[in-house]
Amino acid sequence: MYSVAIEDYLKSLWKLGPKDVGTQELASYLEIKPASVTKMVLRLTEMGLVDHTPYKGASLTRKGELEALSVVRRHRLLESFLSQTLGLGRDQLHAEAEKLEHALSKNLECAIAEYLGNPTRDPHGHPIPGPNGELYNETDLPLSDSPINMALTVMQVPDNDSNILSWLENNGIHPGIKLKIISRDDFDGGLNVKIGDSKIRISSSIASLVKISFEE
Amino acid sequence: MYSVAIEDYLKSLWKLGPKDVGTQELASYLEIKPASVTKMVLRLTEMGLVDHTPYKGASLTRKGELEALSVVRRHRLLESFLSQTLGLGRDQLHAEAEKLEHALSKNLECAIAEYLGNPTRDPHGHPIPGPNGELYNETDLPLSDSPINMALTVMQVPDNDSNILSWLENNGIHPGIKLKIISRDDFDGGLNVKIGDSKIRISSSIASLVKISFEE
DNA sequence: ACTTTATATTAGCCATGTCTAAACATTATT
DNA sequence: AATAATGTTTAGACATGGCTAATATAAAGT
Repeated sequence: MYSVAIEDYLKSLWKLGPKDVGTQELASYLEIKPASVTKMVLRLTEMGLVDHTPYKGASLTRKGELEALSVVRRHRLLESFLSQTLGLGRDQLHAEAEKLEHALSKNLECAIAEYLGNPTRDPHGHPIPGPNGELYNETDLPLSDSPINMALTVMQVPDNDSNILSWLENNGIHPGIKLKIISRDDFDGGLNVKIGDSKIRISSSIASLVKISFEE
Repeated sequence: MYSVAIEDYLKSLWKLGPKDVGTQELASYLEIKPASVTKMVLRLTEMGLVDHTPYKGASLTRKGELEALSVVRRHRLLESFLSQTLGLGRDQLHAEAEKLEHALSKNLECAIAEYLGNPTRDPHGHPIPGPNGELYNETDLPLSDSPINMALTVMQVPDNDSNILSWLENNGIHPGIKLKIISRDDFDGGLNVKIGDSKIRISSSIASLVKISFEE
């Protein structure tokens, strides 16, 4: 069993990867100081969880990746479970799962997965890794890069920023919803989007966090 | 927010209290060495959570008691929630709740309490403290001390020993069940008990962990 | 009262995981 | 190519929460 701190490092490296992640980038993501990161990265390297090239960056070994995927699985199963049972809003799920994920036994993980019918997506549409780290649903594309005037289905919204999530929710954007890009502002990449009968504008920074597919 | 270690100390003192708890007793309950306990008890005293008389023992202050009750509330709500949603066996609940209780936010605690209809007992029949530390259901009596030949209702079974729990479960003893003491062995305090149509023998050590009421 | 025994405490060590300040590499600028 | 700016690492401090070994106290037996 790895510590909470270690699980957080691995999960962060997974989210920021698979490229080499710099000390500063990791530090600001984890909200700790770079010097602390360097120290921990050395320990993780020692443990065979991370490959580290001094002054260049760190990335997960296969062993570290599997551990990260296990944390992500627990996180996303918990989000699904809390959403389904308690009906928590999509904007509250992340913070709760963030704490519980480190305290979830294998047993409970299995029981929850079974209860939910072994889902492959969480309430934000993010893929839930399988019990052995398998990943599916990797083909969704950022809304920001999608073609104009095609029927698109929203597949994923971000999970970690409850402000953005509330905004999206208030504008009717969540997994499963259908929309169409009317036009793209050449200057700033903002999108004019049609959802049902209403038209809204989505900034490019938000559009890059929403993922869609062409199917269905 | 108190650390996991501190929450465990407070909860243990609550369970072993309200008497002054000796260093050794607390140490063996927490499965750590007495010297470590002394050190931590000093810190807890410093924080105003515990009263400590050197060479005598430690007990919770009101502040410490409220914090302990909060941990116990989270624990028992979690047991209830996991039992209700996932149908976990009574013998698995304790270990899972033991880990999750430290990661449960106030928000989630409220959501779970609401979901469950603000229960006052967990699946073992133990009272669930209210959100401000209120305790009810304090009138149940140990089966070991109960009178012979009266209709008794089992109200509480222990939560922390899955062997005992399985044994009780296999013999049909759980909260809500009705039984009658046929006779008490004067020598070792063992009980001959009638449950429905069957008769079983319950050792005095186990009988002291089962609580009953005369009602209903 | 004195000594043994059981229990508590102190002193000091260690790992974990954070921090600040200082030294060191790398990259970009002139 | 030399220097400035940026990013990284090292060195050393600190809090937390364990440990062992040595010491102190209280309780019990003689």
